[in-house]
Amino acid sequence: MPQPFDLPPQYDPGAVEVGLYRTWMERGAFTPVAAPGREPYVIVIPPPNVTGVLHMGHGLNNTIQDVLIRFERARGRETLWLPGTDHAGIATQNVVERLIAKEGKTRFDLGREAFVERVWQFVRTTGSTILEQLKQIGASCDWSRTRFTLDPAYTRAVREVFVRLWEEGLIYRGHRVIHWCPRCLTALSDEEAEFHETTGALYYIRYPLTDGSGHVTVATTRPETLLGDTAIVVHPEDPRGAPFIGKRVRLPITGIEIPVLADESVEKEFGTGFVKVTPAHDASDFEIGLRHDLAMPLVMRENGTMGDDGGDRKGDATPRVPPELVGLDRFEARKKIVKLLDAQGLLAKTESHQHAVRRCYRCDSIVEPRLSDQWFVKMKPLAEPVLAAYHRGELRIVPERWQATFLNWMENIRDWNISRQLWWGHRIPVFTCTRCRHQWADRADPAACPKCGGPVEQDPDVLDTWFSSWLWPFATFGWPDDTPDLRRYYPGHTLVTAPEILFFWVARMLMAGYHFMGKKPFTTVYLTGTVRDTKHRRMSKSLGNGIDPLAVVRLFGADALRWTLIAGGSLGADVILDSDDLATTFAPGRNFANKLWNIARFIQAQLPAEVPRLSALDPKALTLADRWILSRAQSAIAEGTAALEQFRLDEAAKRCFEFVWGELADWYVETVKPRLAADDRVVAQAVLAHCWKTVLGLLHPVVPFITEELWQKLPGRRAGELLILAPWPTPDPRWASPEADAQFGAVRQAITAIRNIRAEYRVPPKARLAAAIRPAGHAARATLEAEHETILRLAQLETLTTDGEALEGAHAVLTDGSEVVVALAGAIDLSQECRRLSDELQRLDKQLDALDAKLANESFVARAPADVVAHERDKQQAWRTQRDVLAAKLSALGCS
RNA sequence: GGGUGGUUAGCUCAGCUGGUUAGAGCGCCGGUCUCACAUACCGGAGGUCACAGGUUCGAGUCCUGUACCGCCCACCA
Repeated sequence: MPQPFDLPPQYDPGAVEVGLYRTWMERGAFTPVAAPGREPYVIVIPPPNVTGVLHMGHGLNNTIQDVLIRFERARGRETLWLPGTDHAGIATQNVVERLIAKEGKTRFDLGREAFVERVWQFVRTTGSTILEQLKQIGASCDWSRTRFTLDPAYTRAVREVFVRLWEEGLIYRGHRVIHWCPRCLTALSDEEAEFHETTGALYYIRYPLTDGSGHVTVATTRPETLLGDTAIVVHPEDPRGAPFIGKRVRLPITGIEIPVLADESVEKEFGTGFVKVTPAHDASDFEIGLRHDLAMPLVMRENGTMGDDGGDRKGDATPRVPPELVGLDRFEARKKIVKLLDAQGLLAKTESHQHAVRRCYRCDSIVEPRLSDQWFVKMKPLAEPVLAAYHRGELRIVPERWQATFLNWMENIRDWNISRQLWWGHRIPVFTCTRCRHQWADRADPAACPKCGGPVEQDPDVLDTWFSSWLWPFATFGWPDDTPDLRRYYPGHTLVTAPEILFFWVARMLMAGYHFMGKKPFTTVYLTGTVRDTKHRRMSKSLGNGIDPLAVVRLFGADALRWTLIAGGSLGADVILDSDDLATTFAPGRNFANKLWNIARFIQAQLPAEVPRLSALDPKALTLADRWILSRAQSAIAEGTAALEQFRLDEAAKRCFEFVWGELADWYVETVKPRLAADDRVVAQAVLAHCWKTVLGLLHPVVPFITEELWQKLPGRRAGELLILAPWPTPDPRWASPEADAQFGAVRQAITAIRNIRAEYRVPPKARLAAAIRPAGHAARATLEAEHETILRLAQLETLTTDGEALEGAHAVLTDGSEVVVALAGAIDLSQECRRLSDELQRLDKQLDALDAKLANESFVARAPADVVAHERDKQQAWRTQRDVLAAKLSALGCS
């Protein structure tokens, strides 16, 4: 007897999510539990910036990780998803600098110590925000192991790594042109200075020859740097250059004399063939400067204003920046210089110019190349073991297309500038004796020089943030100590991250893993797509096109968010979301959750307190529909599991979706309703309960909240049982039944055909009709008769005969040749009926013609695999039968 | 400049090693508040799979080229 529904008809995620998450936490469901024979499965989170707030990129990336973790947890692995945050040197320092700017102060007003303390205060109060937000989307991280890259233990690891590299000779002081951010006042690595296509101007400037015989013209995008020019170069084989090589020209504005030299690096095709050389403010000019032993004067200060600022002057201390330009911002100076040049007739022309400009990845300022001294890591020795391992097949990157990009970067790896002129971060542990100039790296802060006992100074700079995050897979487990966690959870398994940090982070983690641990940090790198808006623009704060994942959680629930992200995009593909229409964008997830909720309401009402078990049933008691849905469940488990194993999360989600909605709800539940009210309802109950538990288990990784909630509401559930800890559904080959699939498929087809006729003839939904089916054979007859009741009810029939009764009405022919007639004596318009049937016949004929031609083709029959040919012949047979029956029907009706 | 991905229904996308009548969600059209669900149910329309060649018995699927869009890398100032 059906129970009254004790659930409302609409799912309210807000009412259950927080409580469920708390329950999982309290039960320690996220903490790995060792057991005999249990293999660990480890994911380390890409640590978000400690000042960060959750955006859709995090949402996507962390949902994927959570799906994988929950899947492997259910499969019995000892799963650990390790969370934490990154101190994010530049980003965090910027945030706090902006904060104190509101008080009218700069970090220099506070001083180093006070400023760092201020950042700590900020981090301590707001640093857990993003982790709390991850909880809201259901991330099942082991929060007891949360790490921060500035934790004392982690700091020890960073320092240990620096000192080891120093001892191995892999760290050196480089004197060269690096990328400098005049706003952040720090050096940047190559990766941190991002290219942006920009339309700028190409200025053609005349440099007068000192002998008065004319001038040479150079093209430049940065006229202000001419103050620091120390040569003009031209390609040695460029005929235009020959008359000038060896001569001298006068710098416009300052009148300083510089030589015209030959250098093979010049691209003859570009500009005028003559290139101005500013060795202190351009990386390639620096190389030229080295080759020709040129002076390298700095004519810009660290903050981007003009001014003599040292550099390598080769003993010539002549000021190069005229007084009227000193202190001027570089872009103001550019304008002024262009104006001056123009006034002096030295500006030949200006062209619009498309080129790539490097910008600071944190503040977007245009980066200024600048001669400077920085600490570098020699990367080649670190990259080689990774490349070797890659070629041994030890690493897997999905999607595979990223492998080429990865290899290209690794094979052409460049040394890594790791020093940053910041205050927030790991202080570089290099010490210098102010007396004897001895310099060394130290694991502890020394009180005095070990050589002469003199006073020591520590390098003022801090390390690049990535110099700490590249140790994440092992520093989080207590390295360099030999801890139980390190032994158990290193190496990890899957690393899920965005492709834009493939070089910043992933490649470097691999290098650190092999170098310091002797083995890879993870087995598979899963690179996610990018979340974009409908114009395919990356979602970003500055564009204002972002969607707040937490707003989605509030509006539609965490499961709706997760569903849309997982089912909406395939492996590594970009996910396009419409920020202007959240309701439509997240409707699939919300609707699906609601559907699950309502299926549960129904099932719950049908089940007794003691749920009958499938295994206790006599298999002979199963009906066709039972065998069919159990077969479909088996296939859903097998295919869903296989898809997850291959990281095809979307496929797994969609397959389960199809099973629960398209098969279980739309057909099985509808079929089984009368049986649930009958005396022998126990079989239907057992099948229903079995399928439902399967569904909840399969879907839990993607939509954990609602599945857990419904699982706990299932009758017969013991207190404290959690779906999150329940075993993954296992396929049972006994239930696989192609026969049941085909037979129930015929039943569905018959019902659909009748419904179709009803709709076409506008039969009122409540009208109960008579119908007759002339089955194509004995087997078909047996099947249709077995599900007689089902067809009757789902097609809204009064009577259904299968004994060849002749009815007047609308016709259909099923693919097996079975004939369906729906009695519509008065309502039938013969011409309409003829048209319907002949349209159908025409369609069939066309297909059959193509198939006939194919099978008449000797090379097809000779060359195609036998099973393909056999299959096509079967198809031909079936279509012919269907066609013949249809044609006979048409002529019987007297259609022309 | 070098790589690399995309172009399939109005929209967002599946379609894995070439072989059923190319699919889904949303949207659209028609009909239903049928006792789990109108965030639902039933029925339906809609695609010469960017274009041009080629390989093959057979191509949305493989190859070449073209066009457009995108991403990564790169010292043409």
